Amino acid sequence: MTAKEEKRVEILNAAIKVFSEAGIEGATIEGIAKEAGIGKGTVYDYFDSKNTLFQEMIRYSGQRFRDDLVSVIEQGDTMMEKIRLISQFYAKFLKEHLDIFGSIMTGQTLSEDMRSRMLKEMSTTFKAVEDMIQVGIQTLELKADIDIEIAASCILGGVQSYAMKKLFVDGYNPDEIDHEGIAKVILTGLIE
Amino acid sequence: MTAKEEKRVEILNAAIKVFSEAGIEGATIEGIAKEAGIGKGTVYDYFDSKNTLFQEMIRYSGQRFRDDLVSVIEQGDTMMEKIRLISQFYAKFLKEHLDIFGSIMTGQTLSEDMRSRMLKEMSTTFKAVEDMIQVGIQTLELKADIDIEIAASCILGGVQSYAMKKLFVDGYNPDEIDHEGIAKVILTGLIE
Amino acid sequence: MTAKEEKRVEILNAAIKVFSEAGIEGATIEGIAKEAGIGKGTVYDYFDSKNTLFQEMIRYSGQRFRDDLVSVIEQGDTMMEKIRLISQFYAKFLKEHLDIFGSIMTGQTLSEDMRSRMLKEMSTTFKAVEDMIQVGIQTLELKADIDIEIAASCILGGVQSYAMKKLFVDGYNPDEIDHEGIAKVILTGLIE
Amino acid sequence: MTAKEEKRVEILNAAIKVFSEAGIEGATIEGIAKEAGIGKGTVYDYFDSKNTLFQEMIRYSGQRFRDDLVSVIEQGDTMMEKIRLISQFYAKFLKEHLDIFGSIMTGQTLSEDMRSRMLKEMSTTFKAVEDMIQVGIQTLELKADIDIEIAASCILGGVQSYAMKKLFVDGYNPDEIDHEGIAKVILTGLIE
DNA sequence: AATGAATGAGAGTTCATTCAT
DNA sequence: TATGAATGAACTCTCATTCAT
Repeated sequence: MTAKEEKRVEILNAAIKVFSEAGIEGATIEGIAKEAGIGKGTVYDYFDSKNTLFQEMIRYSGQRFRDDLVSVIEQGDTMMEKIRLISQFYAKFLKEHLDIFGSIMTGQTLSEDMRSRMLKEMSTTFKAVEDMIQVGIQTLELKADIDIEIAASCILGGVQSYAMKKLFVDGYNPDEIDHEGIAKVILTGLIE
Repeated sequence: MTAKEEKRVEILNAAIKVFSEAGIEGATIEGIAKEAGIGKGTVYDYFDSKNTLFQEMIRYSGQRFRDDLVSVIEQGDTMMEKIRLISQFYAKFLKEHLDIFGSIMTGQTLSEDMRSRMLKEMSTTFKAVEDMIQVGIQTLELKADIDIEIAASCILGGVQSYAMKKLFVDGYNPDEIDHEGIAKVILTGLIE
Repeated sequence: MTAKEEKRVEILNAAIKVFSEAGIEGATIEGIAKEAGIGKGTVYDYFDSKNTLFQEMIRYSGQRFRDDLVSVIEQGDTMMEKIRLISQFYAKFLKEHLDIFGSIMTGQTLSEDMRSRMLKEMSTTFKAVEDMIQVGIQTLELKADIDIEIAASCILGGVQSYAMKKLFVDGYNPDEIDHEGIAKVILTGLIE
Repeated sequence: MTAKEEKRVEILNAAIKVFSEAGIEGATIEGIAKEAGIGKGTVYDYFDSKNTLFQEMIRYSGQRFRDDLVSVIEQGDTMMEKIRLISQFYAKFLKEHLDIFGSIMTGQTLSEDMRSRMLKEMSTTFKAVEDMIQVGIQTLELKADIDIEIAASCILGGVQSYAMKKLFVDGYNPDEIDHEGIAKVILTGLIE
């Protein structure tokens, strides 16, 4: 990685921190620059505008999220374990990057253009879970006739929703959450 | 309802519309006032500040969402039907109020104070689904040993995640979504 | 004139003063606002942008210049007197509004759009002098076969050039200039 | 000319081009450096500041203008021809360097200091035409009792004003202008 | 000698908020 | 009570200038 690329990444990491803490509108270029330990104008040598920086930050952040998610999925042997690990991963990520995550998931943004970029980001994450499910069907771990999109929604939506409830409403820490429990219910359903 | 309360509600409805369309930062007091057909200064006779208005709007909006959700749940006879109706309701609401919903769900906001208010709002919605589950357990429709919070997360998270995928990534309309399919998977799980 | 129009004119007059003293780029909105005795934001209630304000100021200024020029021309009985009065008027105006005048005359500006607006302004001033010449031809004061545009150029160019030389290079006051002399030469030419 | 002087001139020529095209405020040091094919910092090895560069450019430009004007005047045999050539030269120069010319003629600038420098520049150009007139008087081509300054003003002001009208208001090309016509009127005047 | 990455003062602009009417 | 003209703090962004390489 060149020096220029390194500084770019430094700014992106500063942007993740500041956008996460202050929200989209609360974040200022000056604040991001200070966090990165550079001057205000320097940010503009690397990114055209605040909007551009936000977009690139979302892309970068989404990519890291997705890559980590894929690694996490690979670490599990059974579906049960995989979903438990996804829950764990989500909870940890949410705790650290609530706003960014919210942005990615909901398309909460300034412009129509940015919204579509973020939804594209979101859909590639979705894809990683769909791949996992496909494998589960091939190994006969999962029902053969299941709709893959619906299954992915249940997994991602379930773990996310549970993690948010425990973390932000009940004030739990990520490791106090019953990841095994949510995984089990997703797999076995609510009825006998 | 007094004349004063009526105008208050008019402003809140205008705020829902403008915040939904323009986002939190894009919305202006002037725009909300115009939408409500009143002068800019009048908004300040009813709400202390933009932040206050946003908070009250979230509270009001969340209350309406919750009330409607409860009605919807009551309309279903079986669990299957109830969850299908929830999915239908979510999709319609999401389509109309993406930004507001995003705000409620993720706490995407300006200040820590507003975040906690919105999460409280969210948790009361959660409660409505938990009540539904409790009834399901008592009528033996659902597993007796199920964790109520986990079950509620699966339902809300599952339908939300699926609706968002189909609506905003695939560009479906609310009534083109397979509400029956998502309900069935949530109830029966992913494995045999 | 309504109160709103009055304030608009106050801002325009402040703009003439500040743009004249500081030049186009030296002038600041804050400076103009201070000169007009109002807040910075108020300027934007009357003009969309600095560019718009500059354009409107040029139009307003040009109009006043032209109207005054027409009055001045009417005050003279003979061509000789008319041109002498034009010279007088030019010198006085130049002394007070060098930059504005320069802007109008040369199209010195930021954008192509503004340049064309100013040239249009300039050409209407030209028209006033052409009308004067037409009358002179009809009254047989001037040569019948003279090109009107060329004649107008000689008058306006001659008095302007002479006034600038005496005022800004030699440091004369407007009333120390030989207005009679320049008028006579323009009328009788350089050769016998 | 040393290598250092050569590069200085290269920068000045780049400055003429960029200032002419972009205007005083639109021009950037970076743009001038790029035009000269050098780095931004190098400009500062040859000129102290943007203001200094602008001043030096005006001086250099004025000098070239004056030198060319003198050559042009020398090419004409009669007064008539000389003025016709001046008109031709002016029109061509105006077409190519409107902004620079505007700056020189009107003193449109940033500071009082720069204004006086430019007016001094302008006055030396004036001098070249005055010399021409003096010669005309000695050769009896021109009236003996004519005021030299006034005569120079009529020539320079007349051709400039006419050229600007035809070029920028009517959209003519330099060679479509009636240079002969303007010269004749300047020489013979408006009356019989 | 030449560079361009880095800087930060300062500009235009927006808009939540106030207050005289 | 209702208004919108007026305000100015705070923002994004530009670019002349510096200086380590």
